[in-house]
Formats: sequence, structure tokens, C-alpha cells
Amino acid sequence: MMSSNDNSSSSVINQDIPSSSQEGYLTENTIDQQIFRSIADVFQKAQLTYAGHRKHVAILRKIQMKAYQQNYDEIFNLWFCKMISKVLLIKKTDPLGDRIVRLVAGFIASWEKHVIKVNEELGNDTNDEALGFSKFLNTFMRYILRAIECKNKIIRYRVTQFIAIIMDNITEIDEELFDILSWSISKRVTDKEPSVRIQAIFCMTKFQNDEEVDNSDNDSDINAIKTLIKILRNDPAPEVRRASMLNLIQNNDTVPFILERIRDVNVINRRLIFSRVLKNFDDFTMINRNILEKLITWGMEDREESVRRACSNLISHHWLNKVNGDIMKLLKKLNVTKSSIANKVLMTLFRNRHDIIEKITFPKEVWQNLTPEVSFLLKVFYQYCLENDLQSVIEDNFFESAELATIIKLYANGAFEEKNEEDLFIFQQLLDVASKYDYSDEIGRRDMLNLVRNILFTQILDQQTTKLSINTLKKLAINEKDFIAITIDIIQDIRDEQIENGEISNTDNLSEVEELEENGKDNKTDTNIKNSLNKNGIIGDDVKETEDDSVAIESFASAVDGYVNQSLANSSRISESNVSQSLIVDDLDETTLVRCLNMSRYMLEIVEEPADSITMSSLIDTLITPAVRNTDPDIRNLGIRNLGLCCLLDIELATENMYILGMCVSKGNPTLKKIALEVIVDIFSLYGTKIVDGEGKVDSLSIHKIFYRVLKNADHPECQSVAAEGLCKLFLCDTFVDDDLFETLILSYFSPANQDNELLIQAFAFCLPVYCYSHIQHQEKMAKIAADVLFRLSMLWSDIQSGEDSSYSNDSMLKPSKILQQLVDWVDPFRVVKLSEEDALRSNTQLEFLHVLLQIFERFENKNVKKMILTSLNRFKVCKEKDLKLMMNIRESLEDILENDPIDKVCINSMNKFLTDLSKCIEENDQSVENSSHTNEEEEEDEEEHEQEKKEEYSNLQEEQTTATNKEFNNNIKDNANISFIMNSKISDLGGVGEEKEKEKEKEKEKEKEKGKFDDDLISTKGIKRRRESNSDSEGEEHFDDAIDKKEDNSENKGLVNQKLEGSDSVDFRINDIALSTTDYNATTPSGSNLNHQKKNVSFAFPDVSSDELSSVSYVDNNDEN
Amino acid sequence: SDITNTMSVISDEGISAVLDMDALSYFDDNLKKSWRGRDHWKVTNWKKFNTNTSNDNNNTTADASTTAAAAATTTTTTTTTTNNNNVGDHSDDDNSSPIIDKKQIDFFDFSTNPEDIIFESRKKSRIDMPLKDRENETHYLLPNDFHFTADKITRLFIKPTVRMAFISKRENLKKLSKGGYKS
DNA sequence: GACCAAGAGCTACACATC
DNA sequence: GATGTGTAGCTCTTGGTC
Repeated sequence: MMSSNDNSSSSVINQDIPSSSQEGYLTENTIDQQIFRSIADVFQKAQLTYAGHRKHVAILRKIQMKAYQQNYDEIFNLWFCKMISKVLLIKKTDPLGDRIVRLVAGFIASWEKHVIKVNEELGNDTNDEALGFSKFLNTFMRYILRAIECKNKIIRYRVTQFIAIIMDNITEIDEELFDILSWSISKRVTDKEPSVRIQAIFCMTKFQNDEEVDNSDNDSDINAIKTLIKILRNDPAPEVRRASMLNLIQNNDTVPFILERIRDVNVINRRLIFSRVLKNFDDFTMINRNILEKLITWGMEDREESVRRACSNLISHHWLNKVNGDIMKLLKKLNVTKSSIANKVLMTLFRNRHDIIEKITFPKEVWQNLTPEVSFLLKVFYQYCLENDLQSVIEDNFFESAELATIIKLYANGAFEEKNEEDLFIFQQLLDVASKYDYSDEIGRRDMLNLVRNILFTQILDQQTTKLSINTLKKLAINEKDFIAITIDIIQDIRDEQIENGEISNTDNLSEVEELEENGKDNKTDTNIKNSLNKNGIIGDDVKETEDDSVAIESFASAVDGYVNQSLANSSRISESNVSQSLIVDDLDETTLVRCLNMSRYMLEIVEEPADSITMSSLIDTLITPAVRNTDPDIRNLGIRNLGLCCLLDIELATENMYILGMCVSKGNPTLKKIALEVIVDIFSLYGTKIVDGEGKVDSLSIHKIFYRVLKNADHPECQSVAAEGLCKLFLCDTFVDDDLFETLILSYFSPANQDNELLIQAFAFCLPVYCYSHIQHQEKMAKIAADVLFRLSMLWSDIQSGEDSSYSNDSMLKPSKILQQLVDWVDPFRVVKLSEEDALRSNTQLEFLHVLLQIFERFENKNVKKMILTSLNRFKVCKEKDLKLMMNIRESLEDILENDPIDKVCINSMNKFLTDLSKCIEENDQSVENSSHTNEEEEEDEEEHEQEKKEEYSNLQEEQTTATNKEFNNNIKDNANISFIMNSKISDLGGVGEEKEKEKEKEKEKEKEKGKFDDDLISTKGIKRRRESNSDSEGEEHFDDAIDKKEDNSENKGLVNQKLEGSDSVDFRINDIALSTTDYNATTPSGSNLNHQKKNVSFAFPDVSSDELSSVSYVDNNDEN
Repeated sequence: SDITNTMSVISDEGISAVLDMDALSYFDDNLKKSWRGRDHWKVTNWKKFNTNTSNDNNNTTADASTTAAAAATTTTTTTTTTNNNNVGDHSDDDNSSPIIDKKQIDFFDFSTNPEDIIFESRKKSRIDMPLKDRENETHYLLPNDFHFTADKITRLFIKPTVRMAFISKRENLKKLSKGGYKS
């Protein structure tokens, strides 16, 4: 109850029984108490509902007036503040508080209104009313301001809320009070609580208003605006940025910052740009064109449906209403000839406003007098009708194709003869329509064909128009053969004309051709592409790559020559009959060449089946090959693109050209690299591995190497991301299966070196889950490498944190805990598409990961990482359906750790929890096995046998022996056990021998490990030796990198570091490695022996993964080299 | 429409047997929230692939109903408790927390002085944002979105009208299962 | 048919708690 | 910093008015 010791002047605490104390002040006390009771009564009622607020405000005013009359105004102010002090404690979400706040705001507003009226009547602001109000406001504001830095956030929130709402309801304020306010508020803008910041922002917004009115206030205005912009861009809480965004005054300086929020990470903020900010714009043409285009593009392409909807609502309702439904006016505003969004805007309109579709008609007279806007509308409208099957609308508005041809001709004339830009635009729109038109009328078809053919032949068109024209040709052609013939004819005609006009002296060229043919024959007898290329001295060697550009270019050029020779040789079977052979010239002027190449490109892009080989090789010989040989990079790029497109039509061609494509990737400039890489991936995607490894074919290992190299090279981020996406695609369709390449892929996702390669990150973010969840075997592959990935990345992370690796900032890398989470998530079998619940329950992917992780647990050096792993144990889901032995193994490992590792309580708790679950599952699993063996006698045997098998294996594993048992975890893969894992089938013959040797070594290593000593170097060296053995065994086969291998053999052990840096080699070792070890790998994987294996592989496999930093992660101690 | 090498022509083995268009949309749906990758990834619940098998559906509905039921129970209990509190209303003074969490405030009751709390010196307690949070160079803007979709990644790079032929040959499938664990 | 208001239901974010 | 609960800010529906 009331404390008598409270005697601070401002804290006159009153009791419910007012008259009981303070004798001698009865009269005053009574008035005092009356005021108190009256005010309290109003507050008491007003807290419950907004209804009657008006009345309550009036009563409060009356109380105040009466108090004033009795000279008790100060008591009124005091009691008023007392009431508020109670309100400051009401938590944020409670509507009680808000009601009182509104009441107070209403009261103040009402009073001020009265004051203004009195001021006007009296013509001064020094009257009693005004002074009384000012006194109240000062008392009240200063009272609550005393609490603005209270440690309790609710109180700070309520205080700022009061200030904000009062500022909102008054027109004037004492300068002194204003200063105190703005000072206090400016501090609260950085409050740690978002809710307080928001209220502070509401206050701030009141400081930015008087801008033009009062110059003296400009400073604080500008400061307020600056502060708000800073908050808008830097506040971590989306709702705070939102408050700033919606309350910032809009002018030329602020609008760009407001509209920038269209890419805010928060959905609501993005949506509000459309549903609030832009909606309130009078005219969108006020907005800078570029910004507007971006706004609409981003709005339409937003990941969130609600943002897209807000955007299309803005367009199809608000914008259209602003122009009174006049689409032409809207198109004018959009500036169709230059706009990239007009198409989208119109489409949105059509989709959302079916009412306007009915109103659109194109009477014949309109066609004769088309404007850019009308032609544009025509195009999009036609597109919309086609997409939505509005056949009747088309019939009503569009006429016979013959007539369309006539009209297009009209505008084509204007465009090309008179060089009228508007007509050109109209022509392009009509051509777009034509490319989708119905040509069942033969006359129309022929007219159009002549027209388009003529234009393609006579006019130099931009890319887009060329593409449209070619598309139209396809539509016009009778069939695909016809289409190809027509297009190639045009190309030929252009060339012929050029040659006729160009008075080329062909003699030199002819002799050159002969020379080339000579080489070609050489090549043919050799049948070895690589040899001829080695002759030219262009081996995909890292050392060479680092040499100066001129050498690279030179070697590149000779490679291309080599290609031409080869291509000639190969095509000689066709080219004998080819009349145009003599026209293999690269003297076509560049414009013509580019023109022809573009035409052939767009043709090839839409061709589905290859034409007859004569036509194709004539195209290649006369156009594409010269382009590839051209020194102009643009032409060469186009040439390779065309070549790639041809390869996608003919597997033989693809096989033949793998080498040159590989050369382009390793020696070309970034653009060429990228295209060639794309082509390679496309070829693999289409033909699988048929195109490599065989007589005269490129070695798949070389292709692997190419990918490794591009993937690790952060200098060309675009190529890197193509390699990443491409590899993901090829792994996805099981064309590539190599574990180490796969691990490299995963590592590059997490590598800090690639942090800024947004395209790469996003490609991975999509492709990796797709890979893992698309097939249980894919997930198994991930499970296999996951532990090692975590290990390597944890080491790297530790180095970065400790400052040992200063090449990256501390936050450039994901924390190991996050990486672990991600990996666990990837190996979650319940996500695998179309995998039944039962299979998912039975799948061991997650536990495999955990198992390997625990095997290498002791190798994690960082205590925090170890702790992290143990506390994350429960992320791994166990159930009784999992493999019994696997579970038992994991249990054992954990118990081992519990026994031997000094661990804290948190870890112990986590481990115990996991172990309890695990033991339960083991028990249940055991029981269910027993049960099932009793219920079904037939199955009993199988089951037992299977179980027996498993037990044997696990006991083997536990002893950490790798006996060469071929028993599998699952009988399913038994058949596969002896199939070699390598790409090059010839090596597989060695499997048996290698296998035995391998197993011997494995055993040795196991023993070493058991001793507790693990000599990485030794093992690595062994790895190399073994590789050499196997390599020499595979002698005689065509090897892309024979030269390197031999060179290296000569130079005798360059040392591990160099090998690391020359990633190319590692691929070879690695693959052979797998070849020799896969068989027992299957049988022994869950054992510790596998660990050795992994370690060893690792040391070779990823030397170049993400440059040097990972080499420090490697198990191999490379200090001796550094 | 003019796509020749669609997924459907692919042999019914391995991955191609699994990756039809429905499956691809499963990825699009579930991955649309993690497109920013790595740094912004967090564990999310995936919607199960709709396999038309009644099993899944039954399970999910069962789950849903159980959770819903559980939720309902909790809600009811909470409401009851709140109601109970309400009955007690302003007569029961809770001194444990200064913050008012009641249906109604008694503006006549000043038995405890709010000023003790609201004017309490803030002592050591920090009420400002840490400096590092006050500026952020990303400005909380999304990066460029490259819109990876299942559709996009199954098309060829230089000839997007054509899809990858998932010619997953037997040999490769075997390679794949090599060294992998099968369950 | 346009408009609003109330109500239910949804999801990402915020808050509270440990 | 992980967890579960609560809430803001929608969206959609229903029903009513002008």
C-alpha cells in the first residue's frame, strides 16, 4: 500500500481515501482530490473503448478549465502526468495503452485548436489560454521525457509513442522544448529496440516538414531527412526501414532512395513500393526512365507472388485509371519505341483486365496508318490472343496473310528505302506478328516468303530483327529441310554477292587450302588428334598458361589451324563434291561475315533435326570454320557458337570437335571460354559420355581437368559459374560421376573466394539441392563426401578466424555449424523426390555422413568445431529402420569420444540425448529383426544371411581391417562391385591386379593408423607411386596429358605442393586411384580404413579447388615446400 | 511445343525415371526461398512431393489434424487461463512485474508508484544499438536474381529450346552406385 | 458494379523464453 | 542462438450499402 516515506515533491502519492491524511489542507485537498478523481474517471472509462472518446476529451477540457479557474491548473497538470505514468507501463501490444494515447492526443489537439481560435480572436499568442496550454505541454512533455532513456523498453516505447502522436496533433511548439525533443528523439533513433526506433522515426518525420516555410529550421530538416535516409538503408529491422520509407518526405533527393526499396530484402517493404509509394505518385513519367523500367521488371519478376500482384495491380488498375482507360495514352507515356517494359505492361493489362480485350479492335483503315504505339499494341495483342487461344478475336481483327505481307512491305519500304525510324519500328512489330502468323493461304505464304527472303538478303538487320526474320522463315517453310535450304541459300547468296563484288584474288587462298589439305591428310594417317596438336606445342599445361599472352594466342591460333586441318580431313569425304570448297576464304568483310553467322546461328538454334550432311558441312566449311579461324574475337565467338550448334545436331561432329572446344576453354578469352564451355556441357547433356574415351576421341579426364581449372579460377566469374552450373547438370544426369570433381564442386560453393560470385552462388543454391534430392544415389554421393567437405572447410575457417589466413575477412565464410546444417539437410532422405516414406526411413545417407564424420572427428583441430559437431548430433535423424551395424558403429564412436575427450556439459547432454535415441533404435531394430524372422520362415534365411553378412562386415570394420571381402551392405550393388569406376575403359583391365596391391597397402595403412601415427606424407607419396604404376600400366592408350605426365616423371617428384598447384595432374591420379580401390571401398566404407583412403585421395584431389587456402586444409603437410 | 528432346523420350532408367516435370516443380516450389544461397540459407520445411499415393496424403493429413488438435487444445487452455485472469481483473495486483498486462488499469490505484520504475536510473544497461548494426553495406537489398529454375537448368545453354537428354546409361548408373551405400 | 467493412485464414517476421 | 508463440500485414470471402 501507500508508502509514507515517499516524499519527493513530484511524487505526491495519493490514496483512495484522500481525506484521511494531510490535515489542514482539507479544502485544497478536496479540490485536489476532485481533480484527481475526475481525471482518473475519464481515463478509467476511455481505456476500454474508443467510443465516447470525443465526450471524454470534452470532459477533460472541462476539468482543466475548472481547475484553471480555481487556480489549480498545476494540480491538473500534475495529476494528468500521474495518469500517464501508469500508461507508460502498458505493454506494447495492449490496446489499452493505445486508447489512452489517442485520448491524450485528442485532448491536446482540441485544446490547441481552442488556443488558436483564441489567439486569432485576440490577435496575440500571449493570452492566458495560450500560456496555459504552453505550460501544460511543457510540463507534460518534460515529464515523459524524463523517462525516455529508461532501461525498460516498454516505457521508452510508450514515451516515444506519446511524443510522436502529440507532434502529430500540434502545429506549434516552444523552441526550447523543440530542441530538447529533437535532441532526445535523435538519440532514440538508434535505440536497440526496433519498436522504439519506429516511434522515434514518426517523431523525426515531423521535423522534416517546415522546410520551405522557415529557413532557420532547414538544418534540422536536412538532418532529419539525412537521418531518415540513413535509417532507410541501414536499419537491420525491416519494419523500421518501412517506417522510414513511408514517412520520408518525397522530393528529388529522397525518391531514388525510397524507390531503391523495391529490392529490399523484406517482402512487405517491396510490396509497399507498389501498393503505397507508387500508387501515390501522380504521374509515373516523373520517375526516371531507367528506374521505372527496373521497378516494373523487378516487380513482375519478384520471387513473391504478392509483390508481383501488387505490381500488376498498380499497372492494371491504378495506371490505367489515371489515363482514363486510354491504352494509347498509356503507351505514349511508356514510350514504346524505347521501352523494355511496355510489352510486360500490356500483357499484364490484358491478363488482369479482360474488359479491355473486348474493347480493342483494329479496323482496316488503322493498318494503313500505323503508329509505333498502335503497331506495338497490335503485336502484343496478337501474342496475347495466340497464347490464350482467342481464335475468334484474331479472325475479327487480323486478315489474310497475303494482305499482311502487303502491309509489311509498305512499312519495310519506309524503313529501308526511306530510312524512316518509325517505319522500322512498325516493321519490326509486324514482323513479330508475321513470325507467328497463320499461313494456310498459299499465296500469302509465298508473298511473305519472298518478302522476308528479300529483306534478309538485301538488308543489314540488327540481331533481333534477324532472329525474327529467321523465325518467320521457319514458319513459312514447308518443312525443316526446306527451312534450312532457304536460309543457307540466302547466306550463300550474300556470300556470292560479296565475292563477286569483292574481286578477291583466290590464288593465294587456294594454295593455302591445298596446304591445309596436305596437313589434313597427315592428320588422317595419324588418326591421333592429340599428337598433331602436341606437335603444335599447345598442351593444356598450367605452366604454359601462365606465360605471356602472345604465346597463348599463338598457340591458340595454331590449335585452331590444327582444328581446321582436322576438320578438312574429316570432311573431305563430303567436300569432294562440294563446289564451294574453293570459296573457303576468310576475306568476307566482317559485317557480312557477322551477318551470315547470325543468320546461321538463329537458324541452327531452332532446327530440330540435322539437314543432310552435305548442306551442313558446306555451312561449316564455308562459313563457320573461317569464322573460328578469324582473328576478330566477336567473329570467333560467333563461329564457335555456330560450331557448337552444329555439334548439337550431329554426334560425330561433336566428337570430332571436343578437342577444339577444350582448347577454346583453356586458351580463349573469357567470352570464348564461356561459350565453349557451354557448348561442351550441352554436348555432354545431349550425347552423354559417348563422345569421349575411345578411338580418336578426347579423353574424359582432360575434360574433367578443364572443369577443375575453370571452377577454381576466380578471375573469370562468369566462366566459373557456367562450369558450376554445367557440372551440376552433368552430375544430375549422371554423365559425370567422379567423386572428387563432385567434392570440388561442393567446396567451391562454400569457398570464401567465390563469395562475391552471385551467379555461381545462386546456381549452386538451386542445383545442389536438386542434385541431392533427385535420386537417392545422388544423395549417397553427397553423404560420402560430406564429412570431408566439412573437415576441409572447418580447417579453413579456423585459419581465417585465427588470422593465419589473412586473404579473407572473418565473415567471408560460413560458420562450420551452418555448413554442417546445410550438409545434413542435403543428405536428408525424406526430401528425395519420389522416395517412399519406408525407403526414406531405411535410407542411411545421413548416418553415413555422421559415421564418416565421427571417424575423422579426432582430426578436427579446432575445439569449437569439435564442440559444434557434438552439439549438432541431434540434427541427424535416427530411427529403428536404419542399418543396425551402422548405428552400432556410431554408438561406439560416440562412446569412445565420451570416454577419451575432455568435453563440456552441453556436449555431454547432447551426446547423451543422441545416444539414448540411438540405443532405443538399435534395440527396436534388433527386435524387429527377430520378430520378422519368426513370422516368415521363408524370408528368415535370407534375412539371417543378410544380417550375418552385415555383422561380419561390421566386425571387420570394428577391427579396422579391410579384408578383401566383396560383401556389400546391400546385395543390390553386388553386381557392380567389380566394375571399375574409371572413365577410361582400358584401365579397367588392370583392376584385378591393382586391386590386390591396393588392398595390401590399405592394410599397411591401417596398421599404421592403429599405432596412432599417421604419416600423411608417406601415404601421399605412396599415392603418387601407385599412380605411376597404374599409369605405366595404361601405357599405349591415348592420353591427353601424356606429355605432362612424362615431363613430370622426368623432373622427378616436383614435390607435393607443385602437384597441388597443378591441379590438372591430380585428376589423373585420382581417377586411377578410384579405379584401383573402388571394389573394396564398397565393402569397407564404414570402417576406419576408408578414412585413410579418403585422406589420401583428398591430398591429391583438390589441390586446386579453391586455390592455396585449401591446400593448407589438406591432410598433407606441405610446410617443407613452402 | 517444338521441343524434340523432352524428358519424356528419355529412357526409364535412373534419374530420368524420376525427374519428370512434376518432380521439377517440386524443386521450384521448395527452393524459391533459398535462392540467395549459402549465407542466407536456413533449415526450412519442405512440402512433400505429391506422389498421389494415398499413404503420404493420409500421413500428412493425420499429422496435420493431430497438430491442429494439439494446437486447439493449447489455445483453449490459454484462453481459459486468460479468462480466469480477467475475472480477477484489477483487484489482483501482481507486483512481480511492473509491466501492466491486464484487461484494465485502475487509474485510482496509486498504491505502487509507477515513477519508481519509469524514472529509474538506467545504470549500466545498454539501450542503444551496437555501432556495427547501424551501418550495413548491403543496405538490405537483394542481389540480382538470376532465376534458376528446374526448367532453366534442364535446358541446353546455347540452344534453350532443347532440353537435356537424360541418357543415363546403364554403365553410368553402375558407376554411380559404386562405393555408394544402398539401403 | 463499385465500394466498404468485417471476418477468416495465411505467412513471414517479431518477441519471449530458455 | 535455437526454440515455440504471437502478431502484422496482407488476401480472400461474405454481406451490405450506395
